[in-house]
Amino acid sequence: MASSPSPRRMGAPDSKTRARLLDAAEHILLHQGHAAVTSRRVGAQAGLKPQLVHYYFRSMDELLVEVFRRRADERLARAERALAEDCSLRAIWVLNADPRGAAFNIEFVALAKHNPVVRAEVARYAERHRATQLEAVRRALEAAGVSDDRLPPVVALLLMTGLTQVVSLERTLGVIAGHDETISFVSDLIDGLESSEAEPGPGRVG
Amino acid sequence: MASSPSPRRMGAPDSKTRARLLDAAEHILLHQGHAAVTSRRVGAQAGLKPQLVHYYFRSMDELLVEVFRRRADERLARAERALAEDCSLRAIWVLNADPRGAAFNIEFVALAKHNPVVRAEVARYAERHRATQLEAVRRALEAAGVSDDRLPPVVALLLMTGLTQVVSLERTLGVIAGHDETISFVSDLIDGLESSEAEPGPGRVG
DNA sequence: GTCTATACTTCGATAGAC
DNA sequence: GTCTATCGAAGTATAGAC
Repeated sequence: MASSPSPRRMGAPDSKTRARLLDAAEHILLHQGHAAVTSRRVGAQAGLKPQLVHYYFRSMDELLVEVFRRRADERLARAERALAEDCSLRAIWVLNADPRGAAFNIEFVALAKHNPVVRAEVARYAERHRATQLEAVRRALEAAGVSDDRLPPVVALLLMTGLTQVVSLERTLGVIAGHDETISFVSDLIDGLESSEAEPGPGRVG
Repeated sequence: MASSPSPRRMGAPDSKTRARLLDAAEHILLHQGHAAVTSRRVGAQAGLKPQLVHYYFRSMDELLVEVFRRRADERLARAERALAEDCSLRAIWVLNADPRGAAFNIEFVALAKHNPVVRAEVARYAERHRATQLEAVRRALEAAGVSDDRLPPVVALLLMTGLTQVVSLERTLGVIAGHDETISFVSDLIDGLESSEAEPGPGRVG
């Protein structure tokens, strides 16, 4: 069964060419913005004919969603792996401070605002990422002996996320005033919390 | 002297029509994103012929920069006025938590990443806005008796800015988990700092 | 799986009449 | 100050040969 709902032919999802097109689209997205991701430019970047874009993707929207999904899944998996073996505040902080993906996020959030398909995908990813990190923060604060009254996990996480995002965002504009001072202050704060408390921290601190 | 460096005619900067075009461009920017700001659509939105866009603006880039500048100057002036008469932490917090302009910022930051002219303008505005707020935070913390060692003004400001930005940003995606709790926590923290004026209370940040 | 060829739309921008 | 007319480039997408 499963008669074709789409009248057009489509390339296999595991195709080598398809991956090249995704790479090319991602490259253009990061270097020229999402508005520059056109079939012609993607084709040129990949060294292929632009028509192949339409052979592997139903539309440009679908191409963009696939670009997002591929990298987002990868990053989510990496975060889950990292936090599974070390869910200290420092590990979470390092994960958030990782600048890779900041440019990526800006493009896709801007795109998501006006594109329902992309928005659904970005929201889904954001929620899973948040849940993963929140559980790690909760355990890290518990281990450090910080009660929920003093600092609820979700507050700590949103402050961390907000800070690292605004810093990344301003860096792309060339605005860096106060960044280093703030980053080291928070970093020291985290070290202070985790070095002084009950749990025998196996990892290095300081 | 001053022979025309541009071969083309240009409309007056104080023209009523020019203002209508700026309004139309801003409307499209907010509702459909910066990629949708084309001369044809702006003309249609304003109820005018698209060619008028080129009569009043040298290029679409110039139109976008003018859209930004107009609103940014307005917001900057409002912030300076508000903080001149009340530079309490609460006033700064309210100013940051104002959701108006969040969508505006996302579009222009995304645009600035790949457009040098827009980037220069956005960076200039961001730096002035930062300086204005930083001075207010410095005085507010001093008045509240919080020493620079405990909480440097720039750290407080970046944390506040980051938090409000990430909350606004996630709201546009429909992700709101933990927002209310975090907002009230920080809000209470601010109230606590400013009600116990100049007495180093037990409320330690972090 | 990749190609040529093409239909159709929209884009920024300009020239010149009124 | 606004109009008609128009150019060339670039956009998405499809059909059909190889």
